[in-house]
Amino acid sequence: MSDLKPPSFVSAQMVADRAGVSRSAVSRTFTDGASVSEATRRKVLEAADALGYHVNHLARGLRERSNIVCLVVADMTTPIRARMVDVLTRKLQASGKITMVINTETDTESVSAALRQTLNYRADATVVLSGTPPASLIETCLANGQQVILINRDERLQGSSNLGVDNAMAGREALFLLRRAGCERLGLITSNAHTASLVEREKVFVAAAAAEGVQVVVTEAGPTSYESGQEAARRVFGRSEAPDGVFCVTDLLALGFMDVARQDFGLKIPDDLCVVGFDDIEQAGWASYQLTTFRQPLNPMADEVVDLLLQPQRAVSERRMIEPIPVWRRSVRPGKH
Amino acid sequence: MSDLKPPSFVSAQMVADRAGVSRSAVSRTFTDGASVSEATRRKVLEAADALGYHVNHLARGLRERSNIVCLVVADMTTPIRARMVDVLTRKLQASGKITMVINTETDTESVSAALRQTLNYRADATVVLSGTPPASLIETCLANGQQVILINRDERLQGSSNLGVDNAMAGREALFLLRRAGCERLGLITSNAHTASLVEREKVFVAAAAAEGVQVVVTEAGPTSYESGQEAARRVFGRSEAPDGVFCVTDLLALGFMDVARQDFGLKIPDDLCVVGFDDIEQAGWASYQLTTFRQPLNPMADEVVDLLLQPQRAVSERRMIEPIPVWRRSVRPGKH
DNA sequence: ATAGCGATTGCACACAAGTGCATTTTTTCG
DNA sequence: CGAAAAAATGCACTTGTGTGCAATCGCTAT
Repeated sequence: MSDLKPPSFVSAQMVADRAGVSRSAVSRTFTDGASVSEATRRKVLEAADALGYHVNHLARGLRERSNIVCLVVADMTTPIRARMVDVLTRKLQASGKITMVINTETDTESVSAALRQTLNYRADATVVLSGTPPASLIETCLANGQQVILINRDERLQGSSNLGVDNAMAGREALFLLRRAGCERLGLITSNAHTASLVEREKVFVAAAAAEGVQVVVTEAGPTSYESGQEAARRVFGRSEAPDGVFCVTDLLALGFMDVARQDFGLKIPDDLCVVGFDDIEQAGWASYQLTTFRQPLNPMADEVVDLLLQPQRAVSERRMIEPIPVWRRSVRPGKH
Repeated sequence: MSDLKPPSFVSAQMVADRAGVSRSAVSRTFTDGASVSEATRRKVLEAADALGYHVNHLARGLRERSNIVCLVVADMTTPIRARMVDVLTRKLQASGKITMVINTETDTESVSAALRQTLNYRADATVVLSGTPPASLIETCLANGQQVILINRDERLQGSSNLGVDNAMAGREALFLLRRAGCERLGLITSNAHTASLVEREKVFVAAAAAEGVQVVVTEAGPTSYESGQEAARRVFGRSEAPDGVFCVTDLLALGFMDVARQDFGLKIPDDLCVVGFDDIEQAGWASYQLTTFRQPLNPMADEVVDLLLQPQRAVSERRMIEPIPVWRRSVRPGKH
């Protein structure tokens, strides 16, 4: 009773001993397509079950691929990021991968550290959702046979697989929707994050407006969040000439903007003010908001990621672009026909 | 130029060869407190840098602890879960652990599969946020030296460390708030998930009301979500005797409930109807809702988890209870003094 | 100069798996 | 029944680490 050895994982050797076979037999039992007789197989499985044996995937990963995929992500509480992580972990799991999440800041140093962790754990691939890693580190990953997949990141990094939504299309379409609704004084709300995606949406929107001879008042608030949207609205409607149509580069910004516009400035949406967002987070569809926005097609994006993982040779660096899906709700007046 | 060998990870041996030292020297260079002269150390670091060497944590995990912690979670898109995952990954990382996320359904079979994966990857510990694993499997984990930490789960499982918020307190306090606001006809909205936490909040609320001689109409909607809250509101206000004070066992339910109550039934909150939620998700604080609710103290909970990991002997099964923090907002009338 | 001593270093093993190859065992077929 | 083919098995090596142990190196003190 007194010999309490510290509990530890049971190895294939122990199973072999108990079943009265060689360790190879145990290994073969748990390897698809290996040659084991039904008799020994049964003995092994029985012993394994009795001892609570589980194949050590770390040891397996020593020889071949580890089946580990790292997800580098910041701002995980953001609804859109949470959904991305959810969808990706789901799909990766379904294709036999396991996900390691590295929760990082967006600054380069944090992302670099994250990427190095990724190498430490011999991940088959790293999927970067936030921040932009330095090119040299990406090269190191590639040199080590690790795939790097960047989602909605700056596309100038060579060697990595790039994947993102068509921000330009959203910018153009946002303008079209607001103009069709009869908006004359346009505004654009963005954050101080200056992500490539955000910047592109902004640029294209402003350019498209300029092409129609319409000016856009650009307001830059704090980080990408509900509160920043509120702050932006207070600034925008505190000025003399208030807009009657606004494109917020993110749903979260849009929702904060809407709340302040309605509650603090008494505006009716869409009668006095039309709002367009981007992402189609769950809350955009809530009854209080009914925000017209662009859905990031997360499932197709995740499918694409899995596809890239399974066929690494496809990963030759040109950027795969996915069309966002316009979602018409009530925050924009319908066009008159 | 033509010998393009497939890229693969660089090992300590390669570094040793390049630096002209033994592999042990390389290993010691990257091990704290090991004995290496400054000269070889420099040579090794230089070679490692040139080759892009990174210690293989999987191989390291073969001998000692893996530093891997598995997070078993369902419904990751739910704001409260997203925050939990965020906080946990952050804190675990800060204490030198890496997080594997297993995204599962809540049914026992899925959770079991997840737990087995956990064993396959030799995780030091498994943290279960959703679903309830069978006791036998928990025993297997423990027998293999793996800690099991259940958060907000049913507390009857022995051997595991249990950790959760004080649901009873929330139930009592919710009743107190609604009664103080002068509510006479009480309602409780719950989902069909029947989690131990949800059930306890419900039971205590109903019991506390009974103790005051007040009846509670309990409405059970679909899964725990905004839509279920909407559905519940339609049912509740379609009936003859509508409540003037409602406790929703979850913020998401509460927000859906509020939207329908206001927009479809023209009720004013808190004048015609008081609402109390639970979780304090970000949206509960948004201007459109201003929901009075109970905050789950996620940071202290995560600290507790990390604490349990670092001092495994403390993990002796009694349930650690954390007080939720009441957050007073405008969805409940203040009491009259 | 040489013994003594502490700091380095390398060998060899352990960790837990998968697998090529040679060796048995079983099955099949003449 | 016996030979050939097929299937099953075990040995030994591989993967990349960390580390105990013994050997070596460099330095100091006698």
